[in-house]
This record gives sequence, C-alpha cells and structure tokens, in this order.
Amino acid sequence: MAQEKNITKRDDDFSQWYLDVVEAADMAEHSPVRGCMVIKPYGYAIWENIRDILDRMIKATGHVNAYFPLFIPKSFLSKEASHVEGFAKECAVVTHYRLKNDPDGKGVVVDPEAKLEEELIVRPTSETIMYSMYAKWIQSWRDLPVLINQWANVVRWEMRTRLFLRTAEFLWQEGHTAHATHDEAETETLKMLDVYKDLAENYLALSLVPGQKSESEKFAGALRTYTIEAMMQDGKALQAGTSHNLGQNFAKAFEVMFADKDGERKHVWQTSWGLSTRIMGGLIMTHSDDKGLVLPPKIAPTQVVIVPIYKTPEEQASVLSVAQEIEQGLKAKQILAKTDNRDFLTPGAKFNEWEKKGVPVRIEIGPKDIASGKAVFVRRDTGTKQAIEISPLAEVIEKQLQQMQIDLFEKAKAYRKAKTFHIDSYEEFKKVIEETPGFIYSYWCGSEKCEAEIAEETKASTRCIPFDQTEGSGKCIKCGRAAEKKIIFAKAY
RNA sequence: CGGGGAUUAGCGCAGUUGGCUAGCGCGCGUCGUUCGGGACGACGAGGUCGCGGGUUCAAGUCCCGCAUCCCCGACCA
Repeated sequence: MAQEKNITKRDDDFSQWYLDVVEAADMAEHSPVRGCMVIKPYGYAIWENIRDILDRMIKATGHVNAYFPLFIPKSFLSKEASHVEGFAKECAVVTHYRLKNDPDGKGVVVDPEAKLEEELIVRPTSETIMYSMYAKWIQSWRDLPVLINQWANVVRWEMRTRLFLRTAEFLWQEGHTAHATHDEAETETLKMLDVYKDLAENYLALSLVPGQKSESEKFAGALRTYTIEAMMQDGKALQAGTSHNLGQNFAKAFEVMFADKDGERKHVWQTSWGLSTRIMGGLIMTHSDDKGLVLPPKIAPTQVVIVPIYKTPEEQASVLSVAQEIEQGLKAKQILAKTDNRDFLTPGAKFNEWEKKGVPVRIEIGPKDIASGKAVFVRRDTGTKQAIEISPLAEVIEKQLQQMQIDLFEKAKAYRKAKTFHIDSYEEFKKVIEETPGFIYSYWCGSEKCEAEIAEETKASTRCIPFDQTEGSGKCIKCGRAAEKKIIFAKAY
C-alpha cells in the first residue's frame, strides 16, 4: 500500500507531530544552511496572505513602508548597552568582502587582504540602523511622529532551531516610530499590540492573552514590552507578537532629537513592534490535527477545492463542466476556489492531499451528484459531509467559510480556557505544570529572584502580566510576599 | 558550549563472526487494468556505502583521524 507516514499527535511527541504536519502540508523544510529554513510555495502563499492582511492594517493605522540596509556597522549595535548585551551572543558578522582562489588547490578561500575596517553585523533587528537615520531626519516637532514599517529578513544565530518557530533567518515586519511625548509613544505601542491581536484572533483564529512582559523578559533596550501570548495544543505558550515602548533609550544613544514647540531640544520617544514567520508555527500548532494542517478560511491560499469523480471519458466531460460552473460561481463571490482536475490521481488520493494542506472546504462532484442536482460538501475542521444543492451552492459555501472561521476561533478559545488555571500554592503549581501544562495565573511579587527560581525548578517562565486582571491582591506564589498582580506562567516555545 | 545518537538510492531503513553482482519499503518511469477515502499488476531506472588514512587475499562491515547532521540541556521572536 502506498501509505505515507501517519501524523499522530501524542503528548510526549508533540514536536514530531508538528514537524510531520509541516512536511505533510508541504510548507517548509530545513535547508543545507545550518538553522535556516526553505519556505516552500505552499507555506509562502500562506505567509503572503498573512503579510498582506497585516500590511493593510499597518497602513490603515497611518504607517508607511520603507527599507533599511541588511548590514549594521558593529559600532552602531553597541551604542545602546542593554541592546547589545541582548543580541551580542547571536550575531552573524561579516569580516571580509572578497574571496580568492585557494593557492594550495581547489576551491576558494577568504582573501585575508580583504578584511573590513569595521565589521558588519547582519541585522538581528533594525533599531540601530534605522535610528541612525532618524537622527538625521528629525529636527523639529513638525517632523514628528515618524511612523515607519519595514518588511525584511533578520538573522539571529540561535543554538537550536525549529521550522517556523525559531530559525537562524526569519521574515518579519518591524515597525519603528518616533514621537514627541512618552504618552504618545505608549499609545502607539498599545495600538500596535492591538493590531497584532486583531490579526491573530480575527484572521488566524489564535487564542491568546495580551499583556506586559516582566523586566527580565522584555526587549533588550526597551522601557516596557507588551506581548500577545498564544496557547498551543500541548498547553505551551508561543509569543506571537511583541510591541515595545523604547522610551528615550535609543534616542539618547543615537541622539535622535527635536526642537519642541517650547523651544527646547528634546529626545524623541520611540516604539518598535514586530511580527514574524513564527506566527505560522502558532497557526499550525493551534488548529492542526492528525490528518494535517487546518487553515482558517481567511488566510487559506485555496478556500475551496473541487474534486471531480468519474470513470468514463463521457462522465469526465460532464463532471468537469459542472465543476467549472461551480468554480466560476464561487469565484464570482471572491471565494478562492480551484478544481483538482489531475486525472492521474484517484479521488481518495486528492481528498487526502487537500486535507494535509488544510484546505477549509472540499466539494466532491460525480455522476451520482449531477443526477440528483447536488454535490457533496465537506468541512476540514469537523469532517462533516453533507449533500447540498448545486444551484445556490456559492451562498451556502460562503456562509460555511464564515462559520468555520468563527468555529475555529471559538474552539481555540475554549481550549485555552480549559487549560487555564488560577493557582495560589506553589506545590499545586508544580503539580499542574507537570501534569496538565497550560497557562497558570498566579500572584507574583515582581522580584527577578522568584521568577528565576520558578523557571529553574519548573521550566515554566513568566509569559505576561495580563491586562485583564481580576480584582484584589494576594501573596507571591513563590516567596509569599504581598503581590498586586497576577502573572501568567507557562512552558514556552 | 556540555551529554547522547547517527551518516548505505530522492526519502525511510536492513546489511550476520570481514567473503560472491550491496538489499528492502516508499517514491520515480513505461504499459495495462482501475477511479465515490491514500488503487493494483508487470517490467524498468536509480549507489564513489559521509570524507581521508590504515589492517587484510578480501572492508559497507575492523582500527585511527576528520567532517556533517539529529536529539536532550543552557540561549532565544
């Protein structure tokens, strides 16, 4: 039998299940370059959809796109102390600009004569290169705010990598803004986190909690970092997007200053925010099942696949012509439909292939259906099959796609709620994190010592201080001191 | 950077105490029969056994060195 490897989700092997889904859906694979990923056409089509939606949102909130260099002079990176400390350990460095033939034999070697005066860092993020330009562009309060976004690749030389979740090179957008006041920057920071939340919930159907990062988890160089933390099917957290209020830290390092209305020269207040291809890992780990990927209709490259079924050439002709009609009807409603008319595959093989790729809706059309004026409609998430009339088919499908989008989100939310625990005792905390991993809400005193000890003892890190806090106060889960707010602990990707 | 494991066809693997022309499954090609849940048969193509040394009449197999990859930790979007 031509049976491929099965995709099976087990608690102890969730990572393997995840990789199997990525492979089965034909989204990406490891490249020969260490830690780097090849995003295959199907995976890239999904990224393009996410990118286009987010790009529209970013522009709708008043931002414009620009592009800055891949290379950052080493001296730039070291201007902001905590920033360089945060990234120094994972930077790729360009030291030479030329190769030459190996004098001892085959191939080429780095020409030692071609050493750079100053090494160049392949950007791990673009704060420094962008703000060196902002310093020139911003002179007056009239130049503010600067609201620029960039779509780019960045490189972080991570020790261990995993497709989409952590790769040495990844694609993202990074927004970098400059404002006249702290409050304006803070508003911007929160506004963009909200854009990410909108994208993640209403398009990707991820279930998440927005909140603020602890001091130890915040971005290197930021005043405050806000995050959306999504929950995966194994109860672990995935940081799906972050928005930073940078304060004046970089403004001071790069001397980004403006003459204010009151005549004083002041440092600008800045923000940066980013969302990467990692979010596709979250998409996969939130919705997929043992048959493969499950895509929310709003980001699926193909929303409806029509599988024709026939035996004889006569049947083929009539079935394909009806399939064409259905496809046209769907396209007229802006539904991304395609007919799989490959006649070297059996219908079963096609069903399987499109299930692995997560196409939301499948329509089966064969001689029996044509005779009865109906077609078979199958939803990817529930697997429900039903016969529907061919004539008003597009309307029904349109509603079903909308419903599936809602259902996926509701399912993800219900799942997160089921794996969310409010815990007051450290003993219970340890038990829960081990036995039923999820988001644990506990009071925390705010000390890095408690945070670090908990991480050491339980492998759970602080994810965020949720905006949504229940009334009251309590005692720190670790040390017992008085605490004002709850923080979420979870194992994380 | 520590601790394990691996490297044989495109992919996944087997290969005995060293011994014949290095196998198996999937995939791939041609033809035929099939086609409502991953079709079947026949024939066929495909290998510098990671690299470099060594031992031997004989090395995928034994020895030495090197390289690369994977997994588990520390680091991270």
